Amino acid sequence: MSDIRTLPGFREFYPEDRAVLGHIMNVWRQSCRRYGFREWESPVLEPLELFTEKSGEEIVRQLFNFEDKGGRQVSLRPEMTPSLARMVGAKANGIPKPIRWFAIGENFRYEKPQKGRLRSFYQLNADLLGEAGPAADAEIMALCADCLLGFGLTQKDFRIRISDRTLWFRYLASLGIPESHAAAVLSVVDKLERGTPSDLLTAMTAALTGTNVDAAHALQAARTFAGTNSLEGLTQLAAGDEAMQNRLQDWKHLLHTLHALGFAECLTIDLTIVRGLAYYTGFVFEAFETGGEARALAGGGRYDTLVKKMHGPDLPAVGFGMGDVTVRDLLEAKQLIPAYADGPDFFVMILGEDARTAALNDIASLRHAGFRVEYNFHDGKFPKLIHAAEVAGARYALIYGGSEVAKGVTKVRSLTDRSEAEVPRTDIIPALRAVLAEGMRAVLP
RNA sequence: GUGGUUGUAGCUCAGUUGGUUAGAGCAUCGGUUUGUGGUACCGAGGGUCGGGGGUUCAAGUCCCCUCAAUCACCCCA
Repeated sequence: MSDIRTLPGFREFYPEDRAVLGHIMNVWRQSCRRYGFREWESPVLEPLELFTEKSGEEIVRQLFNFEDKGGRQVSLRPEMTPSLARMVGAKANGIPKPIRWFAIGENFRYEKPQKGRLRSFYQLNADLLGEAGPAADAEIMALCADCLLGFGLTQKDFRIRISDRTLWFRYLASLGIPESHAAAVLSVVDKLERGTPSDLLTAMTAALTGTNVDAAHALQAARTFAGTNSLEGLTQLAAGDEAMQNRLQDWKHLLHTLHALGFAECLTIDLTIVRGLAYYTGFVFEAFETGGEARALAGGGRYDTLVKKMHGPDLPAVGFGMGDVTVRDLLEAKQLIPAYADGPDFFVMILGEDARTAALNDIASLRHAGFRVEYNFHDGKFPKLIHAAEVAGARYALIYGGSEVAKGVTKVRSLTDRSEAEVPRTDIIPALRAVLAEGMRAVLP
C-alpha cells in the first residue's frame, strides 16, 4: 500500500462507488431532460477573478487557488454559476428564451471536511434564464423536486421550503427599514433559530445603526413574519401595504402552478430561509430531508442581477444546485441505491486451446454486435471456468470445447438456473440477442 | 478556524497491570488425478500497529507533537 493518500476531503470511487455516483448523475440527467433542459459544461480551472468578482475577496480563503506557470491567478471552480453567467452572457442575444440549461460537474471548496461537506463534490446545477415571472420559479422548484423523486423518494421524504427575499425587503420597508440596511437585517433573520435573545438583539441593533428603527420592535416583527407559514397569514400581514400585496400575487401564481404540477405535498412556506447568498433577489428555496437527519439536499433561488453583474446582458434567472454527497447519504439511509450489477452479458469458457481460435472469432462478432463479453485468458478446467464466469458477474456462459466446435455450435448455459442449450455458431448473434431479451426459453427446445 | 472522540492486514476486529518473531474471521491468489458450480480441505501473499519524537532493559500498549477520519461549533456560493 502506498503511503501517499488522497487529499483530505477528496474521494476515490471504486467501481461499486462509481456506479452509485453514475446512478445519481443518471437520475439528475433524466429529470432535467424531461423538463427540456440541455446539458452544458465549462472549465474546471478558471481565472481567480471570475469568482472574486461575484463573491468578493473573502471568498479566496475557501478556494483552491494558486498561480499557474504563466503567472496567472487561477482557481478550481467552487461553483458553476459564474461560468454559466459568462457563457450565457456571451451569446445571450442568439439563444432562444427562455434558456433551460443544466450541468453536472465536480466542484472544489477549500474548507474543513465534515459529514455531507467535502472539498470535492459533484453538483447538479439547473438554471432557467430569460423569464422573470413566477412561472419560471415554479418550473425550477418542480424540477428540483423531480430530481429527488427520480431516486424513488416520495414527497413525504423531503420538503421544499420556499421563502422570498423580495417579500422580505418589502416587509422590512414597511417597518421603515431602508433597503441599504435590509441585507444586514436578513443576516440576523438567518440566525433567529440559533441565536440567544440577547445576541440577536445586539446583532439587530448593529444592523440598524444609522436608522431610527427600534431594534427590539424590528426583531419581534421579523420573528412574527418568519413564523408565518401560510398565504393567508401573509395576506393579513400585508394588509394595507400595496407593495406586499402585489408580491403576494406572484406567490399565488407560484403555488398554484406547483399544485397543478402535482407538488403540493412537499412544499412549505418557510420565511426563515434567507440563504446567505447575497445575490439572490426573489424567491429562494431549499430542499430538506424530513427525517431526523434534516439534511439540506438542494438550494436555489432567483438571481436577476447576477448575469448583468458578470458583464452580461440584463437577464433574469432562477436556478438551483444539488450535491451528490448528501443525496447519497440519504439514499443509503433509505436503501434506495440499486444493487450493483456490472458483469458482462456472456462469459465465454474456452475449454482447451484447440477451441480458442473459434471462440475468439465469435467473441469479436459478439462484441461488435454490442454484447458485453469476457473470456478466460488461460486454459482451465470446467469447474474453475464456471466459477470464473460467476465471479465475473456474467448472466450466461458460452461453452467452447472440442465437441462444440466440432459440431459448429456453442453451448449457452444460464448461470442462474443451470439450464443449457446448443446454438449454431452461424446463428449466434440473433439467438443470443433473444436470450438476453427473453431468457433461456428463447433457445431451449 | 475552535473543541471532543477515534486510528492494528483490503474489510470487521482481538491483542492481559508495558514482556519473545503482532493474531483471527471474511476477502484475494494458488492448489486438492483435465467437461458441469459459490461448499469442504491444504497453502500463500498481504502490517515500518496512521506518522514523528519521548519515557523504559523492553512500547501496538504510557506521555507529547503531528496527520487523517468523525461529531459539535464558525462558515456554507
